[in-house]
Amino acid sequence: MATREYKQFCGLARAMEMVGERWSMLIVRDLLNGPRRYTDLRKGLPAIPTNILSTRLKQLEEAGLATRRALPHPERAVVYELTEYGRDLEPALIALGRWGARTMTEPRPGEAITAEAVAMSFRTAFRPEQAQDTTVGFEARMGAFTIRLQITDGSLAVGPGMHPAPDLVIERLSGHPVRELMSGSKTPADVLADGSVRVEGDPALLGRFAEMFRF
Amino acid sequence: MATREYKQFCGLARAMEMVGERWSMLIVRDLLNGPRRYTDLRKGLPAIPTNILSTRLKQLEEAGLATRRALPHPERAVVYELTEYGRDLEPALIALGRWGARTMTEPRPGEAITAEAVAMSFRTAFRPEQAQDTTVGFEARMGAFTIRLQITDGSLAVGPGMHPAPDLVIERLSGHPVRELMSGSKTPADVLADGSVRVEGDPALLGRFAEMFRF
DNA sequence: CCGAATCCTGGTAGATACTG
DNA sequence: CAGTATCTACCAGGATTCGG
Repeated sequence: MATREYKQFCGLARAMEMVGERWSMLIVRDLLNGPRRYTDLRKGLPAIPTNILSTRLKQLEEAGLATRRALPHPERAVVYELTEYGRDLEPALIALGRWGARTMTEPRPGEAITAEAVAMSFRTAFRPEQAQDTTVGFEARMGAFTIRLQITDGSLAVGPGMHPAPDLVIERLSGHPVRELMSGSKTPADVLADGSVRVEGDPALLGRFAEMFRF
Repeated sequence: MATREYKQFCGLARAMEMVGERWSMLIVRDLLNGPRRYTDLRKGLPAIPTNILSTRLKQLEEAGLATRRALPHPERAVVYELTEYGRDLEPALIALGRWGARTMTEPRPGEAITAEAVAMSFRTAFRPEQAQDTTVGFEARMGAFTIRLQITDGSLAVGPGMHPAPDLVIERLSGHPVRELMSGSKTPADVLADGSVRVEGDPALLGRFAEMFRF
């Protein structure tokens, strides 16, 4: 395949040769949430041309970042899954995402908000030092989709979908309460008072949420 | 300029729109070492086409990552310099570089080793937790170029060029002793014994060096 | 010499249609 | 569902040229 090379002996150059092409890192981002099928990936990346998606998946497989696996019989589907090497990109993607989030106030016209992008934003906003020794589960219901957040002994697991046994359910009623909490533009008391959010569980946990997820 | 967009409300997508094009991150990497002129950048990126370099510099300027500045009179030169926003990319570049360095054993045929790439590799290999409260200066002479490393109270400053008052000078005589020290394939005693390195200063500091810089 | 702009070519991405 | 195929448009690579 001989992807274009930078002709430099440099770790950054090597990284960019492997995942520097358009869309590659976003595909890895989506796969960080677990194995995904081709059509799941298409859904999470509404603007990607299908030929580019298949090309990138082949390249990721070839580079050892992902594997392609056919599910056993009744499912009759193909799933793509990150290897450990691919998962090791997570810190770099978080660092990039955190940097990019600084100029991100409102969605631009035509921009999609995908579950995977939101999951990523929870990852980038997570403050491990605020979550020391904490174990708590959240379920964030944000209109079209729901995200599950589990913090176990201070380490975070995120994914799209419902939480099996949340300590707190955070349900968006109007506006963007979760984004406002995370950016610090509103306090937990604000969003509870103005009716933009409804919680199930101990409302005090919303304060812990705001401490642990902050840009 | 409307660089191609990913149409997703996601920090990572925003980051890739700003610095995801070919060569952009490597230019930022080189500018991390301080203001550089157009020709300095060309030297540090031997394979970059000149039109791409000027296009990228304009884009970086437009995106607010870098500034273009004409030096006052006698110099009659233009320098490019990162803004604070641009410098904030450093952690992300380090994370990417660290990931990319894992598959980097030997230079591939035709690959250049530039001073900026080596400076970057010291940044990625640096272990702040090993350098707590340490203040020490190194000068690494690696054949064609020399790198200055200053650790002050545990924080690292790197750059090409000589160190004004090094506590230890590490001079390469043969092979790749510094790379071997950092990868752990040789110990300080090894490289001192096999004659691949010569030091000026307290040889015990080579042990500290190997502790603080390790992949 | 420095700092580009220009031109041409070829490769990669985008859009959409189509298929096992 | 999971991709190919095809066509177009754009971007990168390489060489040359140009103005200060």
